[in-house]
Amino acid sequence: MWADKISVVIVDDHSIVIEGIKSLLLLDQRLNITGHFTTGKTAYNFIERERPHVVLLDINLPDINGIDLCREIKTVAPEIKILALSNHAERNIIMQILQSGANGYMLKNVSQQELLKGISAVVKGDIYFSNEVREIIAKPAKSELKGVPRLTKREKQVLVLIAEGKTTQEIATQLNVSPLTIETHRRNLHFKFQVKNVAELIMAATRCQLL
Amino acid sequence: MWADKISVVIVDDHSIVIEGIKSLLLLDQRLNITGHFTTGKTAYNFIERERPHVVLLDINLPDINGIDLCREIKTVAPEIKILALSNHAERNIIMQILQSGANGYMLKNVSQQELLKGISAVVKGDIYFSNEVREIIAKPAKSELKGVPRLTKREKQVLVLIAEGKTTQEIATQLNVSPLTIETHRRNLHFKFQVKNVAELIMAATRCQLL
DNA sequence: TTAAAAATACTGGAAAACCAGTAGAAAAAA
DNA sequence: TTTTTTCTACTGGTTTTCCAGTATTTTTAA
Repeated sequence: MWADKISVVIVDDHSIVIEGIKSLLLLDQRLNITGHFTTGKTAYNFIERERPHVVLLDINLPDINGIDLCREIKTVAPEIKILALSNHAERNIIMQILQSGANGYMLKNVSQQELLKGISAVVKGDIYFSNEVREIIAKPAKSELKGVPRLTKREKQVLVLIAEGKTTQEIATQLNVSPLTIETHRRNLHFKFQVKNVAELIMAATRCQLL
Repeated sequence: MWADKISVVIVDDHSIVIEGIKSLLLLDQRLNITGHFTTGKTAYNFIERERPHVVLLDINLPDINGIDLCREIKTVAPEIKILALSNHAERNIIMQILQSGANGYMLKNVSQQELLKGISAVVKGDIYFSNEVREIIAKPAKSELKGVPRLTKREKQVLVLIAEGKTTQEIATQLNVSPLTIETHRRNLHFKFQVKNVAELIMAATRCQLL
């Protein structure tokens, strides 16, 4: 009788949310909540050992990033279904966690029906999105269409130093390289973001949440 | 026996959160949850009629702003204790809702103990903050200390054009003034934001939500 | 190990931003 | 209406960024 129940683990840094999900899921006899955690590390240890069917995973965790945790779980146990449950309504966040192997995404304002529907769906092997999320995925914003350029480690460093108001000279000194090198990085940043000066660069980088 | 129970109303747009709070509060026999709502309007109608002792109020509501709802409740029934329960960890939001008459503020990651402690405190007439909130209030961020500079209409115009990547020349043309005038505006913007180049300017203006 | 990507550095020149101080005209507030 | 603020504009510089192209070394991935 217990054997065919769906085991569910809840990971969320808010105990209120954990309690809420628990009480919503308790009403479905087929589900069995085998654990709940407020930190990524404790959750990972448990999940790796116990291999639940489904993990309800929040993206904001105090210790590690939910997106990274998702990837790590999928690496050791790809059969575990991960249903991301988050407040983030931004397209790129949704895409990121799907890229990391999540089987579904819902915002925290889901109804009980939708939550249960989502769990059933991912258990069956489907990818599930709540209605709101479906809309977000459907209509990509102008700014997001451009895509986020892939920056190298060095370029990211230079970018944040530029954003801090440092001059090419200062950045060069701080990173122990020639100012000419920093100029090259600057030019590459401008090229990658398709902008023509610092103002636009900072705006573009902010839009892409790189700052 | 029922008469001396503390009546509590929960207002939050996430049913998960409502369930979570409910299950946490159920454990305290002195509390009686008389209603829970996901919209400001329905909550207000009920609260005005039923006059609960305590309202647990979220700031993000679909229809009206939690801060405004707080003020409205306090206008018709100042004796009702309002405990704000929110995800916002920004100092100015906390201050705003306190200004609107709230009796306490806690982040949604509170523990059960703290939640109950908060309710008891506001019922007794105290103002209550969860630990994290106390810290936020205690140490105002650098950026907030500086405050948002008061910009003139023209300066705001110039600022957004700078952010769009326009050069001094282009801005001058667009606004039909001399480039020298725009330079002056630029200098004044730098002075008002206490920055020394465009990168910092855009960052500062973004922080102040002027862009 | 080999190919590709990234980080490094250079020349030389043009454009734009930044600094400091002044000051008249227009608009808004007292 | 008078005062204050804002917008305008100038002189004469200095610093910094921006552009275009090339090239070696180091690191990373196939």
